[in-house]
Amino acid sequence: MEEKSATSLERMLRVLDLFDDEHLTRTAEEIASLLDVSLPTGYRYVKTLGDAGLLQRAGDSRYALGPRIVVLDYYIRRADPLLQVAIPHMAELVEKTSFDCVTSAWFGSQILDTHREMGKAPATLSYGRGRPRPLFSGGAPKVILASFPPAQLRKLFDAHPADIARAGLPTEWPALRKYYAAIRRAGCYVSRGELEPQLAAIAAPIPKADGAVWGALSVVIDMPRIDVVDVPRVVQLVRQAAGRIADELAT
Amino acid sequence: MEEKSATSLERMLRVLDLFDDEHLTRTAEEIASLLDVSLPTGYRYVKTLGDAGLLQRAGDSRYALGPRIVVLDYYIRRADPLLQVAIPHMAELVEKTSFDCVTSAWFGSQILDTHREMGKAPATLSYGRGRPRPLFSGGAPKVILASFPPAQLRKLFDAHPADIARAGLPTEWPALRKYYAAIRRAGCYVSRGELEPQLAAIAAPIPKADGAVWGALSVVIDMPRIDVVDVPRVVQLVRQAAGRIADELAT
DNA sequence: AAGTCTATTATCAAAATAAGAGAATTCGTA
DNA sequence: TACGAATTCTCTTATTTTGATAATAGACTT
Repeated sequence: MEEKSATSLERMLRVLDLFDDEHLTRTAEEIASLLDVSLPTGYRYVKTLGDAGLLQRAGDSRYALGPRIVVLDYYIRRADPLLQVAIPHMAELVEKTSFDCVTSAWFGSQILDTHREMGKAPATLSYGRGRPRPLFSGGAPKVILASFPPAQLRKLFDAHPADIARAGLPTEWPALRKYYAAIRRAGCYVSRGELEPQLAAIAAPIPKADGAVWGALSVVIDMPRIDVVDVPRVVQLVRQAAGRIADELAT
Repeated sequence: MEEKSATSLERMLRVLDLFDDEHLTRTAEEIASLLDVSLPTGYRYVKTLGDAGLLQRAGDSRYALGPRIVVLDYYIRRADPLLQVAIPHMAELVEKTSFDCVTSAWFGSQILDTHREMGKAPATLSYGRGRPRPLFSGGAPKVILASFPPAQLRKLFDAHPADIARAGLPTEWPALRKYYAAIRRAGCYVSRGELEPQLAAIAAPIPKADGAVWGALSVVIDMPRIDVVDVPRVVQLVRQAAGRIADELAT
């Protein structure tokens, strides 16, 4: 049941796992001890990753994620066809609704927000591109998973039983399948307080020709305000925008 | 004069260097051949980096930069104190001037834009966070380098003679030093068509208490329009915003 | 449905080198 | 100037990585 002995390449890359919201910087000593390698090896990793720009010194004797990551993300954005066409439409949608607008997409085994076009509210860095998101709650993940062929959905069902239960979804496969099928048929999903109690979201898929999706387009609404919002109208706007993005991507 | 034999750790990380604007995806074969390793090793690298999320499959038999990078950049943004406080001020500056507003900062050995707050013009992904920038031309790099202590500037002078000459800067050390000293004294820099012929920029430093800077704040103006802009007035606005950001960072 | 071609992974022995222990050095600073 | 902490160096051994080759797995043809 032990993690099997990793290659040194894997072990070195695991250094990157040690950084997150709560651990913006780390010392070489921490790294060595957390990876269970000797101190000189910890320094070797830090140096190698630093030379590659993936890490940088951050005062004291601490190390932080490095500038290379910022540049690489720039290339990823430029390579992303969805972003290329979606952003103007998102700006338009923000204009019309005044709500924040978000694109999300599926990456291998997770869903990430890829862009957030802000409405009037003051920008907060707690949201935005790259924010990790749960797979089973919230509007965007639901319309994305709803687009999966049954086999792919089944894999997720088998792999994440606990998360599915925690999200309050059906724990039996046939029921879960029906649940997502309904979302697919509806062509949109309205979530109220799922991800965070004070937020609602209206999400629609951005479909590809072959039945798969590019991702999801959603608007985020403060819970208090949703009672005074014409939800069907906003649903329509989101679906229209998603449709226009899809059309443009198809050409 | 050859690059000396690298460790395998370094060699593997060099895979990431193979991706840029012109090379959004690569095949395992390309990677192996460019790094001068055997094909199985190429696949090994791709697999290891893929497992770490740094690479992902991109159809066919091609590989692209992976989602992990997006998430890591999210953590970097959250860890960046300059961004935390600057963004609202940037939005305000955009409001007042209608021009795009950019923050840039120094990272180890390069200058990167860290945020771009867009004015009315349609968003283009050719600009924005993470865009690599030349060290010696443009407003932001100049006010940042102008803040360096002589010793640090001297190092750059010695390391990049060709770039300095190409940028049309003084090729003698005393003259170069004076050039930057003047910018430092002025407290801002107006560049016209330096980086791209059709763009001008007005940049001001965001100073720290100790004489160093957090980075630069600049607005970007279309060359045609700069003739009808009240430049001293915009300079004042940029400097004021930079000052407010600095004050807030100091608390 | 069998067959061909390409992409990818497995096998395995030889060669390369990563890692640990401890010493040496540099660095920040008292 | 000196002290302590941080970081790099030295060197040897054991471990790994690597390349050559073979084996598999798909995708596509006919």
